[in-house]
Amino acid sequence: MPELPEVETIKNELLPRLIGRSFTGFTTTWKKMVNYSSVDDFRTALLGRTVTGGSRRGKYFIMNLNDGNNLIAHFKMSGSLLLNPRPEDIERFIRAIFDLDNGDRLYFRDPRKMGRLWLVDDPAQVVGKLGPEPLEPGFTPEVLAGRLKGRSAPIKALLCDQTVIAGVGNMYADEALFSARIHPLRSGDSLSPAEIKRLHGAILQVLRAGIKDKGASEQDYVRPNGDKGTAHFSFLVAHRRGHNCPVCGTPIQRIPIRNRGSYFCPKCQPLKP
DNA sequence: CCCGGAACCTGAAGGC
DNA sequence: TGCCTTCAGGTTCCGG
Repeated sequence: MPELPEVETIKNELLPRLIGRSFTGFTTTWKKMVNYSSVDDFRTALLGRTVTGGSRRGKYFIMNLNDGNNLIAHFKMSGSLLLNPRPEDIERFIRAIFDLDNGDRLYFRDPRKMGRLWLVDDPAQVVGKLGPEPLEPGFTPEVLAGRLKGRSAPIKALLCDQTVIAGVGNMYADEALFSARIHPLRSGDSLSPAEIKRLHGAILQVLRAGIKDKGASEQDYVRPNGDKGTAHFSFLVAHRRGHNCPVCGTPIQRIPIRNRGSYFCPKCQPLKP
């Protein structure tokens, strides 16, 4: 489930291999993944263009092209980009293939068919509504407080809302809330300044740890070379069904919030202080 | 605008 | 063995 650390890893490991390359072919077996007038138009607009740079915004991977356009990918739950993959990694679920001018091939693998591609002149057409980047210097506890002010929704839902803060998803939201000792059902505007400061620090800590470990391969996510990330081995509550809290030993609880599994420790993260 | 729930997707895993 | 249910969840859409 690629969230900020996973997409950051994909960007870091792929861009050096893509910059200076131009596209010589594009095929897809799942037309709905191409957000464009048609697959043929998309291919025509892409072929011959050279990658000049790129970046990550939230969970989106942006590749700049030499004609001023931008190729943007979103991996949703199960997507990954594989460069010159091992044959056993592409036996199933390949939804698109990019051919590059040096003979390299980039495969978009996506079992659940939810990943998407865009080709736009202004990235804001795709990422324009995203909230602040949590790892940039401008993201302070005060900024977080401002984003939560007046919001009655559960803090867990707000952390996963990309217009509130960009890049945090279900796994890292659970980890950050555990680290900050905040119950996921607490309403956003009920958090004290001290709790918001703890939460701010926890978000930075869990995202940085995730990047250091090249992302979490709890499920389908793999790095562009096919290797798995290791961040999930450090998770304290996320997905840890049947485990006990590493701090107090209380069984980890799971409740659905917005139809997403939320894992937390009911003792360390009390609903009522 | 805000909130919550459904829909899109399909494979893995567990129960019976 | 095989059928059924649950779980995985990022984003968009829709009704209240």
